[in-house]
Amino acid sequence: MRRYATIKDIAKLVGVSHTTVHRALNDKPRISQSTKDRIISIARELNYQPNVLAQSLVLGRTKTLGLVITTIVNPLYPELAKGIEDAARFLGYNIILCCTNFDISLEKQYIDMLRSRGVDGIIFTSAHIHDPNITRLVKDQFPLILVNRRVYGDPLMDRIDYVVAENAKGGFLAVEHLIKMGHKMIGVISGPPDSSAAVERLEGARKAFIEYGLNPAELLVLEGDFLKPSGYEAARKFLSLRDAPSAIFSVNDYMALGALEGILDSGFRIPEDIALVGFNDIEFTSLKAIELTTIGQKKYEMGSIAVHTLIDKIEGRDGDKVRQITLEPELIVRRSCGYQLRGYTVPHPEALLEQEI
Amino acid sequence: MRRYATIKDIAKLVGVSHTTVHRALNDKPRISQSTKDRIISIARELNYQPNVLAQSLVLGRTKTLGLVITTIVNPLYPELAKGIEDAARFLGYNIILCCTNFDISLEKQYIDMLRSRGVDGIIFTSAHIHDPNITRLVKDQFPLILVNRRVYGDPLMDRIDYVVAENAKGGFLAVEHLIKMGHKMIGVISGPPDSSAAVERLEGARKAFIEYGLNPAELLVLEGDFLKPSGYEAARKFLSLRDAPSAIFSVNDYMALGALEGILDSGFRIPEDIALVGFNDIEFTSLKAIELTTIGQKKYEMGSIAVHTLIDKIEGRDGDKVRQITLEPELIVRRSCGYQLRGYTVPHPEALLEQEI
DNA sequence: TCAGGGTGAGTTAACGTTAACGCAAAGAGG
DNA sequence: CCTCTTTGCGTTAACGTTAACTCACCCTGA
Repeated sequence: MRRYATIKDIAKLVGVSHTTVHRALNDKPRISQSTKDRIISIARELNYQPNVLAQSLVLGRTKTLGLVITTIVNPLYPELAKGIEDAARFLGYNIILCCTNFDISLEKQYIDMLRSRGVDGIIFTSAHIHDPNITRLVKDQFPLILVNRRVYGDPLMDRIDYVVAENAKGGFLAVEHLIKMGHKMIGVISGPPDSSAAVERLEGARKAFIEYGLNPAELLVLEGDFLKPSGYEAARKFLSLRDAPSAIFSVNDYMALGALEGILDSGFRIPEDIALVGFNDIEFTSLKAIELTTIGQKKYEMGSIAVHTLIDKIEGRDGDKVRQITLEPELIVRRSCGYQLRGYTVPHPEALLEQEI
Repeated sequence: MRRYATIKDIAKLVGVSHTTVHRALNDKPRISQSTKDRIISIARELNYQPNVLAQSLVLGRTKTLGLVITTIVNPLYPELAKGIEDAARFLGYNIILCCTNFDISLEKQYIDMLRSRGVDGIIFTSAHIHDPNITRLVKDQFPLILVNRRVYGDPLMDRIDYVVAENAKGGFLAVEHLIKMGHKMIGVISGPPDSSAAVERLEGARKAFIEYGLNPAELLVLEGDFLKPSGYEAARKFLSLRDAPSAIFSVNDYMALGALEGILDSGFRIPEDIALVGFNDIEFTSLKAIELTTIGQKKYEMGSIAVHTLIDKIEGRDGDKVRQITLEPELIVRRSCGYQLRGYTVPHPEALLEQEI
């Protein structure tokens, strides 16, 4: 493989020192216009591209970010990743993709690898509520930002940047909506208890139960793992109960789509027999064939904000200011909750359906 | 940010030269066991991680691959990316994610960036049929592999590795299936004419038309861009024709889901009024609410094979052997084609639905 | 006893870039 | 005319690693 020309190659050709070439190509002072022109034209001829590795080594920065996610097959992450990738490119950064498959030891391996590769910062969408890996990084003052996740109980937790939706409110909105439509038996498909998103959404659901005078002990909860099959299993379990719920809230859409499958396989109709609400508003939930009522969050924006915030920190803007950003979730009413069966009128449906990115 | 300890730090602490540290940490000969033990224990204490940048600079390899895709929001790509990421991790490589948004000049920018970052090879899922960027790389003997795409008419085309499904056969199977169920007016939503996948699938569709004695001039074709909205638009256009087709074949599932939407919005039912067939078997097409008949290809495997093939080449196995791998597509019959309405029996439905990864 | 080889190191250069420093020549200012 | 500054370079070291080379010492065997 033919390698790129280096500044030394150019220097030899032009008959100057490599420093002079460096000055010419980087608009540094202390070089005459004529030498500069000669160098630039030769460089162009040779299709010179700076060796970013060497630059990184000497400058101590790589203009690269790590993106740590659980699994790219959950459609939430491509949508987030798009916001992240676009913003990173805009700011001149690259992304190294790391999928942990929910394995915290793999997460650690990835972190070690990213650090030894000298990435300037890491974006985590996979953080656990208690995450020793994150704690370690924060202690080392390594630039990072959490997306769609928070960390609790860590003595350093108020020093950790994050961008999240107000998950508790989202959970509240989802279950409030179901209660308002007359449901009293509601099943919640929750997520892994080490995920703040899962915990907070469930908490919001509980809060709605209490606020509307229902007994939170009667809120049925089955734990899923954020993946589709677990939604399927949970739905089937709910529907095999003697006192089966009449509505199901899944704390993410991916499981909700599994639940949808499970409900149909159990011989029930949506929404006539069972109402279903999800969370995330992933793209396919809006399909006419699906029409899943869900909680929307601004995913593209979350990704974009995360990158901008992280890079501000990396490049020393904002100083030590901690940035903990919470975005508003919104209820997106579609067919699966059965609002149309109950004479429920959607307030400003257009406004609700519209989602800027 | 506290930086990692280097071999020189360790050398100073132990009182040896940095070369000795290198020998200790890399199992090189010419070092005594006792020195080795001392060094290793100190290294562990300091949580030593080698600086991969420095290694890459001197070794001339980065153990990093570029992954160039059009847009991660097309669900085909996360499924491919999973196969790629898993295989890369297994082989000790990392992935830099690049989304070109179908922009060939952005593709070029990404390539330049990847090369100046010293990636060892690039995986393209975004190659155009005539792609000067690819030609350039091949001329430079830069390791690359195309996935789900081929390049034509390039004098170097038989030197370019690729992994694809036999797209023409897939297109043939899709349309043959529709013809067998009695459809004579078939609309095809094709893709960008600079994508080999789109061209070959359309070609396969034409071949089926001819082989079954239909007039290929009567095959209705509308060009989409592989994205959902274009599928929607195409379907609506088809259905507004005086001689509207009774079946639609979309050359990818993402557009097919748009078409599904368009068909329903036009007031038609699937499959009673319109049969629909897609291509790719992306995860959500199997949902009970969708049940899209489609052409399956082994996406995870494609990604995995691509990585193994590319790395074989990078690491000098296989020598100069060109690897052009074609996988079998398969017809996956589901509800949307209306087979159940026509008394069509699916041969070995279990075998068809099962897909190993 | 001494050549030959193995052992356990250290020294040095290299990868390609950036940057601190040095230095001669030209120009400016009194 | 002499000093002082500016201009236009070159030299050198550094980033952290790998690897080629060197070298002293000890052991072996004839």
